Amino acid sequence: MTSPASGRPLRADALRNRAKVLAAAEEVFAVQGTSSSTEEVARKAGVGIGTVFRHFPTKESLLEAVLVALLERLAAEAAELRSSADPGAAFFGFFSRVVSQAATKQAITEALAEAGIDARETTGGAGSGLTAALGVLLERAQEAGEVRADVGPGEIMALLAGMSYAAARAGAREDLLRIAFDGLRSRPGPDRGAARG
Amino acid sequence: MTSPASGRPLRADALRNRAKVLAAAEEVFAVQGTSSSTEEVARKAGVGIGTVFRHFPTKESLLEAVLVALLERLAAEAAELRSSADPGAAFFGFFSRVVSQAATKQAITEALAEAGIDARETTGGAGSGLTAALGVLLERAQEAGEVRADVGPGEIMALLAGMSYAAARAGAREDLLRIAFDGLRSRPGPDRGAARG
Amino acid sequence: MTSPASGRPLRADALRNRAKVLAAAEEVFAVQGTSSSTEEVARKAGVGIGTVFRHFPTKESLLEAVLVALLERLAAEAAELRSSADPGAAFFGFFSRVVSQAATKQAITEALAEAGIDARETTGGAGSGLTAALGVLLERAQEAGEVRADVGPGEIMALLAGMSYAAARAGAREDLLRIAFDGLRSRPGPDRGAARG
Amino acid sequence: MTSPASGRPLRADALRNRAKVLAAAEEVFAVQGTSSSTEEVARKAGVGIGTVFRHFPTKESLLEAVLVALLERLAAEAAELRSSADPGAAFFGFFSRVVSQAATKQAITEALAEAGIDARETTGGAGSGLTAALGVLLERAQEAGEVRADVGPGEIMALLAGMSYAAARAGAREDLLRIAFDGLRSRPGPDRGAARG
DNA sequence: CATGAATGAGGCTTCATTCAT
DNA sequence: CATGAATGAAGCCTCATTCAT
Repeated sequence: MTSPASGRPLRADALRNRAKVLAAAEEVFAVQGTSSSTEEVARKAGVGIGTVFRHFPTKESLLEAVLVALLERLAAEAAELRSSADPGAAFFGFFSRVVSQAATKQAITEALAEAGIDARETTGGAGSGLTAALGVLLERAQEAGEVRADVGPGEIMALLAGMSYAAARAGAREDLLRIAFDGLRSRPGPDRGAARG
Repeated sequence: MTSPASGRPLRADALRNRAKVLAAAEEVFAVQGTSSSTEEVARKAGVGIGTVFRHFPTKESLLEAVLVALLERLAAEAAELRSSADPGAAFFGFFSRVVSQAATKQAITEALAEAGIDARETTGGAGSGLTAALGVLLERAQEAGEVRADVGPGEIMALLAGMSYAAARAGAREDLLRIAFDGLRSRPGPDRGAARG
Repeated sequence: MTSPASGRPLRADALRNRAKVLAAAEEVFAVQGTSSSTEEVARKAGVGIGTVFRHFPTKESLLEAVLVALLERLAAEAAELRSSADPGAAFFGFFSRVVSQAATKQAITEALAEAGIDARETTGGAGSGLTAALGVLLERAQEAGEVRADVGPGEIMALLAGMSYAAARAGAREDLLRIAFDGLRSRPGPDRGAARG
Repeated sequence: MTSPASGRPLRADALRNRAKVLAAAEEVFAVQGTSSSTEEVARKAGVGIGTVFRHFPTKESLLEAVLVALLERLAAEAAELRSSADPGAAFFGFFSRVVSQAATKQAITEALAEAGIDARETTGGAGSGLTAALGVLLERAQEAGEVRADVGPGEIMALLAGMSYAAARAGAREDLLRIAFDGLRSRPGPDRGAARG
């Protein structure tokens, strides 16, 4: 998933450059926002601007690659917790960790939002990877009675994105998570018409 | 508060144009994001580019004016509910309405985030206006036992921003609000270590 | 000479406004250079921008009016010295005074340069007025043997512009005048090929 | 000194383009004044506007480069005459040549004025280079008795700027130089109070 | 007449993208 | 493949000038 779109395999040094660019882009976009220039990325990566465009023919494609990489990493983290002994801790712990990462890397929020919205062609694979892995954690937590039964992975993704956004803007706040987690645990009584517009 | 920075009052036509520009900016920024061009705004408003800059000498000032206007409107909405007979409905209803507006106007999310982060000089007045009005709704709902006692206006603002973001990206989702609202209502038992990183 | 181009006489208040604008322009252009905006002039004059353009339909025309006014003033000064008892002191004193004024008002330099170059339609009248008045001082100084006989008013105007420029840029410098004045007094011997290129 | 600010040497073609831009700027600024647009320069140079800004990131930096180049060229000319057999001819000849160049290139006048005013950081190096080289010519001419002893390089620079200005506006005039040169040669008698204001 | 709001051409600068070296 | 120079569209902003109030 970290290989280029074209079929041909890359030479070792090319692959190294690709990785350098991706890492630089991740950092630059995280720190200075996604409107940073590609030149900035190239500089940070220590390569020429041409190299950036050789590997990622478009700024958008570079941004997407960053998001995909982030999502893949998160998906991997989630997958590791799949068989944790404490499903509740696994689920909530993962959720917390993502949000606290998002506090410093705003790209994460975007990645989550993208992934949450659509299982489109673009981030599709990666996004659904995370959704699936998160789904497993969710399901196990639900079976253990730690999370209410009437929520699905899609809602969790959206909630994750929302909390990450709040954390990115207002700072990582445990208080927000407390509310969200209580909401996720609560066994709702009869519908009290919460969301009337 | 929607009048220009300079002391003198504007001529009727100038005021009309200012309003047109502001409305256009609100729409453009809502639909296409805050990085839309000022030319776009001028076109939408049906005025020359010079007129935009006469009223808002900087793109940033225009953006700020939009955010301030949004926040003021929300604050006014909240203020109207101040003495509602049903404090719980007032609070949750307001929350819902904001989020559903944010679903189409992403500028709202930004406004909330700005307002939530800082009560700085810039959006300061308006932001704190909303925070204050919302604080009243919150307090009354808490007194009525509809909202847990251990949250303050700051958390609500952050939560509002987060939910709005999610709604703006993933669509207005009642399911998310349900979770959040249950979290807000729940009387937390012993700390179950929810937010461990 | 300070009346508008059009034939009709102005109302008293209009005339007053014209004078205010002219004075403001003189000061603004002197201090901040001729690329200052007309708005700046209007502000300084305490009138609306429309008033500036009513009296001077073009920025260029305003600038020209400023230059003309300066030249007229200088011409008047020169004229007053016409019958001075000491022709040498009159001539050199006038020269010095102009240059020292130019040190703070760069518009003077421009005015002199314009006047020196051409007796065109534009500054023509005023420029030739100064040239003529200065010519009288020069002639009398030459008759008194204080200035060499082989220079004419045109040269003096050009020299004045050059010295004014130097003074405006490098500060009023008596040393430069000393050189120039010695050059003007000297009775040249046989041509020593001074200006070989 | 005509190389770019950054340390690295430029590729051959880049250097060629830089030179083209500089030459174009010199001509454009000479003919139409330093307020000509950078687009004009780009057009004249036959390159894209982006290329101009790649080499000179600011209009001001471009202007400065032009002035520095001019001053360097003049300094080099002066340096060549350092050991001329006829110090008087060397000094006055150089002076004449500069002024006659200024007649067509008004940028020279500005360069001289800048250099004369300040030996600041900006044009500093180049400006002082010319001042120094000119100082040598002056000293030798003074030792040969061709120039009065009571003037220094600073005065010469200012005089040069003033004469250049006059030449640029009123045309190259040998008559002005004659006066200035006679002033520079004259052995002043008792102070006749030349520069009284 | 005076005012100042409206206009839009034009200036400077940035940056994604292309292409010669 | 890597490099970085070249490109030009597009963005922000200024300002001389016009015109409705």
